[in-house]
Amino acid sequence: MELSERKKRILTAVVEGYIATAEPVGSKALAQTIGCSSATIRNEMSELTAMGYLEQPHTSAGRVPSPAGYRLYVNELMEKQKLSEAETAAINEKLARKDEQIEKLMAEVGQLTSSMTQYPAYALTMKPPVAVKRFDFIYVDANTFIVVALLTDNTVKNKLIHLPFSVHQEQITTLSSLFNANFTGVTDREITDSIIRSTERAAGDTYGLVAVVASFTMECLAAARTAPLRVAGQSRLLDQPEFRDPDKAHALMSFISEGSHLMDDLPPAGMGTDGVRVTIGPENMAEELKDSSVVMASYDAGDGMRGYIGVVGPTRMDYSGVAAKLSYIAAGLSRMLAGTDAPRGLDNKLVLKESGHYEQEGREEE
Amino acid sequence: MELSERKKRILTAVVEGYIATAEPVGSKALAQTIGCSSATIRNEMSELTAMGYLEQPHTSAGRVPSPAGYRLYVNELMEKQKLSEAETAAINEKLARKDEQIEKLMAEVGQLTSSMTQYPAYALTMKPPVAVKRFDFIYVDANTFIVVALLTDNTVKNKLIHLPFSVHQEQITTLSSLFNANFTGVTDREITDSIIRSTERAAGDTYGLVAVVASFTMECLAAARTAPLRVAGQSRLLDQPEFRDPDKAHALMSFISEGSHLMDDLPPAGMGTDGVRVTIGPENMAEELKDSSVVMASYDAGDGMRGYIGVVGPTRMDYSGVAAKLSYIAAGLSRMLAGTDAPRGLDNKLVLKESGHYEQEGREEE
DNA sequence: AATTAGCACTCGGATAGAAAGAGTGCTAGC
DNA sequence: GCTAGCACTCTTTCTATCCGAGTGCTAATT
Repeated sequence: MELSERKKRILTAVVEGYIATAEPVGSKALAQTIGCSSATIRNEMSELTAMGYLEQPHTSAGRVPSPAGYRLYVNELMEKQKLSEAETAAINEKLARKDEQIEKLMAEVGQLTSSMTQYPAYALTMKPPVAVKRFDFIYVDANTFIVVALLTDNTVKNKLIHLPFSVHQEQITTLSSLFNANFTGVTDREITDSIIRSTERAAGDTYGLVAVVASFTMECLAAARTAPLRVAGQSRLLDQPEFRDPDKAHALMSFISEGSHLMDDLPPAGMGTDGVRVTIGPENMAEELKDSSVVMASYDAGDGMRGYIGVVGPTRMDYSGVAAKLSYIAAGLSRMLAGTDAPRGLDNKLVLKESGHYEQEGREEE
Repeated sequence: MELSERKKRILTAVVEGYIATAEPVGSKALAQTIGCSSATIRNEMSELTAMGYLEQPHTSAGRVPSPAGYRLYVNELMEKQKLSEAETAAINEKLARKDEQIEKLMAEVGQLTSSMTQYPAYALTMKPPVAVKRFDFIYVDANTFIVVALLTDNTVKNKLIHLPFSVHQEQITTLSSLFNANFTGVTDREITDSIIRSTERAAGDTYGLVAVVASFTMECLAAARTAPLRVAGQSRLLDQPEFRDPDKAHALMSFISEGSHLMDDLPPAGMGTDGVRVTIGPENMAEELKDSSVVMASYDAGDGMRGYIGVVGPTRMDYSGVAAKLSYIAAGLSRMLAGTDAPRGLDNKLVLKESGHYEQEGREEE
């Protein structure tokens, strides 16, 4: 059922009022804003309550949005908020350094997101399965060599291997060609014991050298797949009135820093390729998040990787502002990381301001 | 001035009572424990108060230890606590996996420390300046090569370099010998512009290749020196009654997660080579820590590196238990990391239990 | 001289009751 | 269909009071 225009305005006002003050919103306060008397508002509000969009903490308090109310607000009512000059400038400046390691970059993106939104933030990158493109073995001395593996995602892993016995340069070279023949182009799941054993036979390896290098390889591949999750600004949770109760805060904070659980909720629910997804209170799978909301945005991290940034906060969250900021940061990251080389700087600033949309309108606008 | 035996017992009882209950300790409660009447205790307590070892939150509350009282307790009165079988077993099990990357190991040590002590914990490793031992350049294709640098601390760093122009295998080889000649054995501070420029001339490099690799080198060396600091279990702070006030908790938590500041306090104040250091309330330099205490232990991380683990908590902290646990974990780490190869497992368990000392009695007991 | 018992005093924390205030729902009139 | 008015509900806040734990002091006891 479609709501009347006035109901929409009232619902919007309640949501935004509650977001701003964290106090239930009464009819009197809205009378001027809406432009009719408080009694009318009361009638409308009681209908909205019956429809399930508003709730009353107790008989004589103002109204508070229900999860359904937030959902409606997010889906239809919310103003697509624009960022101020100052905000876009701050984000651009922070993102301006392309040459960081991806690890460090993620840590900084988490902090940036958290400081822009004033909520705890997380950032992670999901990588597709990778394989080794090529191996190189560097002979250091009779007891030492280095394995260097170039992965399909163009990262390089290495390991210094120290042996309790000596090897010749030639043995290393043999090993190198065997590994390049047998262990390239396969994902970690495809490395079986039988491959390892046959390689061992081919190398005439009696010392378990092959096994050591093979396990290093598998480690690399596994590590490259698992996303390192960064969490920043957890303690900002304590700024929110709903987490003045240390027990609540504690529960959510330790859930957040666990990290791994957060990820469980992420991939399944779809979101537009570059959109923003909002999960409100009970919509969250995890029990610990039933009273909280999660806003997340995804970005293209290049090389087929997809990255996610998000924030966690009370259901009474500034969805509009947060969504705008996340979207902008995500867009910036996409530009930065997906542009194969020589990124065009962060001139998507203009694009975003024109579209003024928290859902980035695809990247063909470049 | 030396305190009478009974005063010591009273002070000890007050400190331990307050640690246990977080409530001021009154004279009546101590009467049985000490074995004389409450009036006597009151007399003694008022003297201890005059001496500055105890404080009264208000006229008619029990006594609470002052920082000086804690200090005396830590220095002289504290029972050197032994760990239970279960605790040593838990620690040993966690530490049993030597083959982790040092990065991950540190993260886990932080979590272990935090979960054993129930306070937020941090872990870091201080490295001495390092240099590059040798460079290897791996030619991948006309536009790509990999630089591999073996550092003096036996870690290996690498970087994939993608060029907007093509190079020949031979150019890479030349580059390799130049770098091995000019950039090995020097710390990051010793790499000057003039060295870079002379290398550039020698290489006939017009594309800034040398500069790219040189800056990579400096990054590696700098990164190897700066200690990555890990913080774990921040939210446990909220378990402590003194941090029920979210504002206080927030202030301290964000200070802790900043991390960098924590380090400032560390190295100067000496501690026994393998000892435990306790810094109580106002003894801390940082303003944010004036109401908190820090207990830290250091360990030998091998290769001349020194590591630190520590916990942060209220001044009312279980110093004895925390010190014992930190010391045990630190000793375990020393064994594990400093033993050049084939660590002896964690059989120092026995040593520690025999000495029963929170300060590890040197390592010559091995 | 040290210890103990007794007692008056102090101060914070808990409890209960009253008052205030905000907001609702309903009814009647415009 | 909107608004004004009013009685009612329920929370929050304030205040006054009480209670008790603990102190400091004095006098008696060992």
